[in-house]
Amino acid sequence: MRQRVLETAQRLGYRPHRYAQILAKGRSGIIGVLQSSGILQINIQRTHHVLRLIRENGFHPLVADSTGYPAETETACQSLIDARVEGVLLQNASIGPSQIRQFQNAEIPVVALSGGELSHVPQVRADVCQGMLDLTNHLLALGYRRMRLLGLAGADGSGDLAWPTAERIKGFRTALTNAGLQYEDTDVQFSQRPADSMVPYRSGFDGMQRILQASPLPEAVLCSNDDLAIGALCAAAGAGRRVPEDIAVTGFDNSPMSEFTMVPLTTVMHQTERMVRQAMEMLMDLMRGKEIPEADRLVKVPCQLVVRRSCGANQ
Amino acid sequence: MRQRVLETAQRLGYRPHRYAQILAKGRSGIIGVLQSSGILQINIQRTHHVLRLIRENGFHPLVADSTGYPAETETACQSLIDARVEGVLLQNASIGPSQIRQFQNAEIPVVALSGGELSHVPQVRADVCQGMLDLTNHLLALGYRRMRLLGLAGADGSGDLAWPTAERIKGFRTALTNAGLQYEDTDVQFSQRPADSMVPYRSGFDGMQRILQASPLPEAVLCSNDDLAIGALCAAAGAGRRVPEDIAVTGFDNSPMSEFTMVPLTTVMHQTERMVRQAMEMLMDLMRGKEIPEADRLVKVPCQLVVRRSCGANQ
DNA sequence: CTGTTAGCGCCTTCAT
DNA sequence: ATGAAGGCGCTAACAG
Repeated sequence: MRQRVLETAQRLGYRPHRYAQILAKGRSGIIGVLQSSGILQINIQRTHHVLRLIRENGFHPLVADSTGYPAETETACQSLIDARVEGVLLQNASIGPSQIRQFQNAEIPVVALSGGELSHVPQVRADVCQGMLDLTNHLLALGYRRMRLLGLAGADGSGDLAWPTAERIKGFRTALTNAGLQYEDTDVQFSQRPADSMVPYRSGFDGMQRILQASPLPEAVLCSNDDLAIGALCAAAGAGRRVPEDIAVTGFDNSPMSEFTMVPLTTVMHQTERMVRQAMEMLMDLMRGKEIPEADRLVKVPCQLVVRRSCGANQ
Repeated sequence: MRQRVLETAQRLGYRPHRYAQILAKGRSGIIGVLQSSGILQINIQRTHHVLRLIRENGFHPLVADSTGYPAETETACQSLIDARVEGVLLQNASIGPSQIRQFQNAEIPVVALSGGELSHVPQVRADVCQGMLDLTNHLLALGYRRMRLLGLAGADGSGDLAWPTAERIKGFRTALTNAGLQYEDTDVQFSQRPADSMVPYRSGFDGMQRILQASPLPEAVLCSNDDLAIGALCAAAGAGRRVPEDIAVTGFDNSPMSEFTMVPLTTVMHQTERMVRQAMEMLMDLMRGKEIPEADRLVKVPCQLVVRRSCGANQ
């Protein structure tokens, strides 16, 4: 009997009504992904992995993306809550305290992957501080001394930095200090956040143009990400400076493009898959009601140096 | 009374249960987006516009992405059907006849935006044939004669080309013919589709390397998209050839990166927003039960030439 | 204008 | 094993 019903259902191409199931069961089987929209390759790759892993865990992904404007973030979070997601993964996105509270009230666990600083939200991020430290040490070993870090200014222009930039600065300066070098505030050049998140290169271009006006010229410019570095390379070329002969340039993220830039970029690789996997595990644990001990709420996954030509090694 | 209820609901932060609404109303208010995953900037931008427009029309977007493998495409379509979407926008994705039938059976209208050839599905695409023709004419006017088109081979290696490539070849050859030039089959160099959709540059790199072995060297290489062109620029640099002095290179798509490449790329711009808007209108019409007259089922939106330095003009 | 009721399609529980 | 019933939260149709 049961057999016959199932066969007939099969034959008629019957598919259960997911929303009726959700209504009856009280759970949606959906995991939300809140993503900051943009074109940074590393983010696209990470989201790709996130979606795959969500499916592998037997859930349906639902992505909401926000450009980072508070109103839009609010809408995106609300849409996830309305969609009855059972958990949320912040992919390089940050949310405010009010949104965090909303998720808490709805008893929806949240885990952050990369992205800015977030209190009360377990987070997995690349150890960019260590990555930048390794990179700086590498440049020091190559003999560079006068270095400049090129990073993005804070979102609101208020001067407070996004975590990722702050961590990079920390790694950079620690390496300089360890080497017995002095650093000044001016060793960091801030570039304005791109007006259009689809064109991040312009920021690197502008920032590099300003750096190139300095005299003496820095010997090496460390960019906060590969996309900035691409803009920086372009600015250097426009100013008639050769990389790395006249000035070394490095990136960060090891995005697919970084191998095919004007000069192949020396950069720092994230262990993307490992990070995503770890974040998913945390989220699944939370969804099963497990508590995450305080000590494990911030996981830092090491980065690895990728040496190519733009730093002047490997010529 | 009604007032008081609404106020209280507001105060308690009540939100209606979307799935119960869907169940009761019989319509989901969701529009599905089937997208071929990948990192091509033009696609990311287009999807961005698509999502925005879906929301502006009062619907919720749901994206399903597929790497193009038949099994995955099948799953993606099924998930859209299960999600009770009221319409589907194919964004640079193609589906087989069996999937088309599934959508028809479920009475879900489908409109394609860009992407490959699709029978029985209304489509909006950039007029890449005209774009390539304009580009080729531009190069002819600059004096180039020995030109080579670098495109991607068909997905299955069976030799049949994806529409976009075929259209580019058509425009290219038409321009040559109009100029009274002969062309041979060897004027087109096919490069293998990237194994990893996240690294499209390699294909351009490999293809260009093969082109650079020819003697005499072509005077200009027209790449099927900007990402191929980036790989091609890299290969040219690696072989010690200057662009555009030794060999001109052009792209296609006017992706954000194209302005910041080794040499700013001469390329062809799509009218993305207009295309997306038109596709959405078609879909909304279909969802309202309107028929699309045969003549309007394939909309070609003109492309515009963007001249930068890689073609040897604007030096 | 307010109040009531019968589903929407499924799952769960309980009874046979 | 199979069958029957109640309810998930909402909407639409209808009654007062």
